[in-house]
Amino acid sequence: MNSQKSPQTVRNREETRRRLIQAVGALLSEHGFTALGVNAVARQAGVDKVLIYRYFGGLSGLMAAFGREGDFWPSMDELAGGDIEAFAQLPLEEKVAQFAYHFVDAIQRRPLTQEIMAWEMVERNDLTVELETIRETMMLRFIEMFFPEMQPRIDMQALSAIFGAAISYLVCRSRHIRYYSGVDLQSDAGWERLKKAMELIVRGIMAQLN
Amino acid sequence: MNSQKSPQTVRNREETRRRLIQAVGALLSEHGFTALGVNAVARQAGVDKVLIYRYFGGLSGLMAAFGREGDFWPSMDELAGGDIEAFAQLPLEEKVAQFAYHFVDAIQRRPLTQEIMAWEMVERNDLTVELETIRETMMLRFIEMFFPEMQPRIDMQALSAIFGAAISYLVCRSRHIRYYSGVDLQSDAGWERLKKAMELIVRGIMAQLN
DNA sequence: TATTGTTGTCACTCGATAGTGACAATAGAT
DNA sequence: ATCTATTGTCACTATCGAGTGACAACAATA
Repeated sequence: MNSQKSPQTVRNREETRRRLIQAVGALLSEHGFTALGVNAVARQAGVDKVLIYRYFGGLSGLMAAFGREGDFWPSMDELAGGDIEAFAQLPLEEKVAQFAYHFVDAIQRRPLTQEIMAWEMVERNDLTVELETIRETMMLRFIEMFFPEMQPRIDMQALSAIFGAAISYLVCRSRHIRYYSGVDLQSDAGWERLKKAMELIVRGIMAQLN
Repeated sequence: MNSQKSPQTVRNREETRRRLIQAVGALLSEHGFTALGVNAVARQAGVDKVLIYRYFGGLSGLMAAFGREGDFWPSMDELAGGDIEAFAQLPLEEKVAQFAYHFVDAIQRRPLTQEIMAWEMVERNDLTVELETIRETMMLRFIEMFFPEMQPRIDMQALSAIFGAAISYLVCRSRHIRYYSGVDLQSDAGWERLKKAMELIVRGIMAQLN
């Protein structure tokens, strides 16, 4: 449960800072944000808690630092499936569907992000604000880059808000419940159903473009 | 901040139970579930905390009791817009759209439900389980009742999972952030955009039925 | 080697929490 | 009026959290 504090071999400010930042990530993914506190982080890092105040000005500053270092949001590249060039060539319908799929995978692959997204539901703090900012700019840039032609006719922002919200919610919920509206969120089969439904939606929207 | 404890005028077990249950609701909607504890609830109810143990066996039991009394999920009737008969007569497309709208309104009208939904993201307890159960049966019954004819051709469960998830997420998030994917979640205009997008989706799906 | 600023440890205060045992006040019966 | 079970109050323990001040260990200088 508690990591014994292997007393610092060397005295090194940077190393200690890193250990603290890393401890935040470890605690978050192992025990969730409710377990996050000055004492717990220090214990996990094997370091005295006073150093959190000295080096980061408190837990809040430490979380901000953690936020700056993390990889808890997919890049444009990842959302495009790895090859932006190729993605740009896809037909519109395919682009939207691929985007949704990659988004599902990206979130499912990041338990830490799921945890922070759960946190976002509860309060705002330096970490959630960081995630908010990254996400917001990323989403808008993505839309602007790949779906400019649709913008006047279709409200891509609202559409991707709905998709993003649905996916975020369902992935997050899948951590604690199994069935939502009769769909098994903890099985691949369930997610296949959801993907099929998303495809259906995308096809329907595209049909209205003509 | 703290409600002074107006010392019990009458000694009455039932009355005290009610005060405690009510205090849970008050605390939840005013300060969120993080503020919920034996001490806080007792203080809010103006009653000694030992009575929570005596009458409910602990906070968990009290929350279960609270869950049983609450009106934190819309009824079939409410989701149908008040008149189930009339709703059943609507064309398919209209039914789905109306359902989504009513769902948005129903959730927005229930801050307590929003709070519990946020809680659901974080942990399972007697209260969130209660809400889960109600929701799950309600959603399935609703689909079964009003969209039986679509079932084989279109996965209504998956579709309503997506709609329900998106709406739940966006309403919950609107409590702490303003913009999501460029949409203003705290303005009527923003929600109009979202409703329009949902309409678009519904129309597109229906078009594929023919 | 002696000095000085940095890095880290320790021990403490203060406040809040969950849970419990002893006791006082009261209602409803006899 | 008296007794008794119920209802409610109070005081207490034990535990945990954030935050702070004093001090020890150390590294890099002079």
